[in-house]
Amino acid sequence: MAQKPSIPKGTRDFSPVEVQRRQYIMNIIRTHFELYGFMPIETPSFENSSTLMGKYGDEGDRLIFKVLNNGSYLKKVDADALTSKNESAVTPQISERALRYDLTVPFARYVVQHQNDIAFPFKRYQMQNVWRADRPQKGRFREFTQCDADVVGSDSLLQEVELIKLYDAVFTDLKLTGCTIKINNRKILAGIAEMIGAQDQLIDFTVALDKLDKIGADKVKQEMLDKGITASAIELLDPVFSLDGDFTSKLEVMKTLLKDSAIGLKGIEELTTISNWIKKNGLKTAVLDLDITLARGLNYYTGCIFEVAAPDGVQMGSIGGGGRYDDLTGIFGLKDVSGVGISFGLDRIYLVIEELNLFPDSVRAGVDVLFINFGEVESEYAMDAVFRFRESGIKAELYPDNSKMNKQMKYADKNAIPYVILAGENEIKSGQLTLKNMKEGTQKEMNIAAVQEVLKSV
RNA sequence: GUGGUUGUAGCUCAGCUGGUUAGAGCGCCUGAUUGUGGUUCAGGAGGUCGUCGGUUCGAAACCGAUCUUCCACCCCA
Repeated sequence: MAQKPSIPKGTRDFSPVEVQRRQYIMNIIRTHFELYGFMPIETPSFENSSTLMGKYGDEGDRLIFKVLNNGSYLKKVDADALTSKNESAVTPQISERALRYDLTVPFARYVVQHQNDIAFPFKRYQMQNVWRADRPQKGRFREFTQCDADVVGSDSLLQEVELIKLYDAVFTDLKLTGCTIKINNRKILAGIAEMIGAQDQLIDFTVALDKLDKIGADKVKQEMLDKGITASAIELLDPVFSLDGDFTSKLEVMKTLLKDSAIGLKGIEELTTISNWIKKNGLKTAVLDLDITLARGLNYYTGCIFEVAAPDGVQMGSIGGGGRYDDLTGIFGLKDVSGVGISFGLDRIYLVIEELNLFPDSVRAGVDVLFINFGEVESEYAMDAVFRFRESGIKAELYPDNSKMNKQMKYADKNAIPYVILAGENEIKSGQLTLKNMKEGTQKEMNIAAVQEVLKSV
């Protein structure tokens, strides 16, 4: 080992059990996506920079991985920009492509490009990797997987209702009970900003408000003051800071507060409609909660916004998020197409399930049964059974070499193979198999049909 | 991007204010055990101390740079 190999910061290898568990989660998500009528698409790992840049705010632009041009990429660069180390001028000249930052913007690009082939409303799901040049932390990686479901071409609030039900269905199926689906509406935020005369500072205002449960009301007020929002305006916000109670009563308070804001009332109305639908249909294990401080940074959202918090007691950022964007395709030239979607953060969901020990035992790599190799003649006898087992869907293999029994048994043990079959001289004579249960340590000689019965239920 | 933190055997970590040949547990390999793993016992292999440079008679230890880990900001799944 001359030099230890390594992988880039914020990336990971996935070993067999981890891949198996990731697939377990993805299969559940995919099943529900399809139950709800979403159809799969895939888009390229990298896009033209112009497609991605400017869609996620300044912060987002900084976190986009740029792909260096091929060939003599320095030839065309403006010499002055280069010598003065002006990165923002040089970057577009040496990089015309960038790695996907999320799945929503590429999807908007896809919709515009394929608009003539799409029957609207179009429901698509997509489970692919995205990349962010962020500094890694717990649950934060530079390469991670998002599982998105979006609908474009429908203004109906029924879509929001469906997406909330979809979150609930998936988390229930994953045994991840007690997740909180936080909901808010950008129109309400806009209404509040309007009410306090800070419409022009909507972003600053929401970013500060978003930190309420983290840094407290006093610090939030201070941050708003620093951003130039007046003290008298901030005073009007007191009912927001002290908002409490259930969904409906919170809505009532906000309704009174926003009585003079048309856009604010529109937001209230939307949330009321959604809340009534959810009340009617119920949620299995998740809780829907109105969180007026929920802002979400992605600035293309215009209506409802969602964020999913892991069950209480688990330290983890949001495990899902989404919202409605009335005009995302507009920047690519397709007007008046509203979209709404949600995202599942596979990697964070994995970490939460792992922490809570909720992966079923049945999720494991490797075969159900291993045949011990006793030699050439015995191998022929064993392989006959191996092929028969595989035909009936039982994962089986014969240890490839006639190694010591000790080594073969250890192999089964290490790989958590639940059953081992001994088929040697004795068994060939009787035409039977000896089936050993590795967990119990018990074994029994029986015929092949009986063995098959036992193994089918593994 | 800002501030802090971490790196010693495959893994988890000891290693004193700088001083011979760098340790432990677990894992791994071999044997006790040629039809029985997870227990036990005996033996064994495995380390340019993240990397590069500096200070010193002497560096795993001190200094600098760099990479990496984790954490807090920022932002987010």
